[in-house]
Amino acid sequence: MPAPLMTRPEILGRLLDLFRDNGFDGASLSDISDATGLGKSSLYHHFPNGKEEIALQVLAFLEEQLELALFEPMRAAGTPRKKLDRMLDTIDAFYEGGKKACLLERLCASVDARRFRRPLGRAFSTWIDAVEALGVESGLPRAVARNRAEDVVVRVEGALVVCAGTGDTSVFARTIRDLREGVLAPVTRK
Amino acid sequence: MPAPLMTRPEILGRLLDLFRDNGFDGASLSDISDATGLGKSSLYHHFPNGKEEIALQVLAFLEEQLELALFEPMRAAGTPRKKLDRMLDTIDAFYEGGKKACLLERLCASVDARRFRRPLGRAFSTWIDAVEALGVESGLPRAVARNRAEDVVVRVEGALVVCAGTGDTSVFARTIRDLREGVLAPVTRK
DNA sequence: GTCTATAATAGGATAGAC
DNA sequence: GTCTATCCTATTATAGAC
Repeated sequence: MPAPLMTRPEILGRLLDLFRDNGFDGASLSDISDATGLGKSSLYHHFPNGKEEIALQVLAFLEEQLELALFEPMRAAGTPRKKLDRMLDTIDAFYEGGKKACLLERLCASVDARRFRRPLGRAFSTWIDAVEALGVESGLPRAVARNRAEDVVVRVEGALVVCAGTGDTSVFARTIRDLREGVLAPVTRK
Repeated sequence: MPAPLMTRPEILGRLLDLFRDNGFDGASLSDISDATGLGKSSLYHHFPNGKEEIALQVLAFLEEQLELALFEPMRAAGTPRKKLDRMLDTIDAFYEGGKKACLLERLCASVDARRFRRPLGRAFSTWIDAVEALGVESGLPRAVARNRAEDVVVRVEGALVVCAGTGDTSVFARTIRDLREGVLAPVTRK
């Protein structure tokens, strides 16, 4: 019995799912225990500072995953266009077409959001910066690329909220489609 | 002492603020009691079904307020352009330039979101429909007006999330500015 | 590294007096 | 219509055995 029942990534992955389903305030230690198969004491062994530390480590885990699955590929070789497509595919899959919520948003909406502010701000900024770089790489003026990058994150997060509220994921699908066309489009006279 | 200490709109207004600061899961009955000055028993006098009913009535109150402050003016006389401007001014003020959260989003992100699904879906739909009507009134094809209307709500909600996460309200300000220019713009070849 | 047991507190909700 | 007092449960967290 002493051997770990789950690897650390497995544990954090399950907790990531739990927190984005239930939010921080809505996920109790019992839920966390159930999701991981670990008793409460085991949880305090892994996360001595309790629930807050659990959320912080899940957030750090998400940052790692985003780096690997999203940001690193965006800095690798390939046309900006292909890399944008790949990013949007990954996002679409990660949120299951709008059915799954975003951990960042859920933690922003928690009572103790201030405690998560630093990693939350960092995650949003890194994401925006990565998209901005893509725009610059594809020849857009930096200011335009910046605004469009902010727009990508804004619209993904907003679409998830609206889909959660209406129960209709078509808004998310269309948002992803629009971003595919719009983010790297050449600047035109309006 | 028997006389009501606060009018019903005052009570609901305070609770609206409380819930959008703390979310549903994050606002305890004690918080609710403090925010209204009503003891728990008084709360159960006004809202026999407890916390869930409180949130539902706050949501209904918000729907009323939105109808009065947002949707009705949009159906009244005036150019679509002026009415869009007015709507965005109202939204900007309501969210205090991105500093305040959206009750709809906070309730979407609660554990019992399913219980609020109907009013939440209705609120989002009414909002989108009102903006769509504005687009149609200004001569846009219905499909375009529909997509742009969805975009308005998506981008407002998304900007609030990103601002909450980064602590930087400039994204909200720019989003409002972009919407002012973009929502009713004539369709151009892309 | 995991467990059982338990503490201490906060949560939602109710009874009954005034 | 509001209050004080109370109930029960769930919650976070800890102690100590294995």
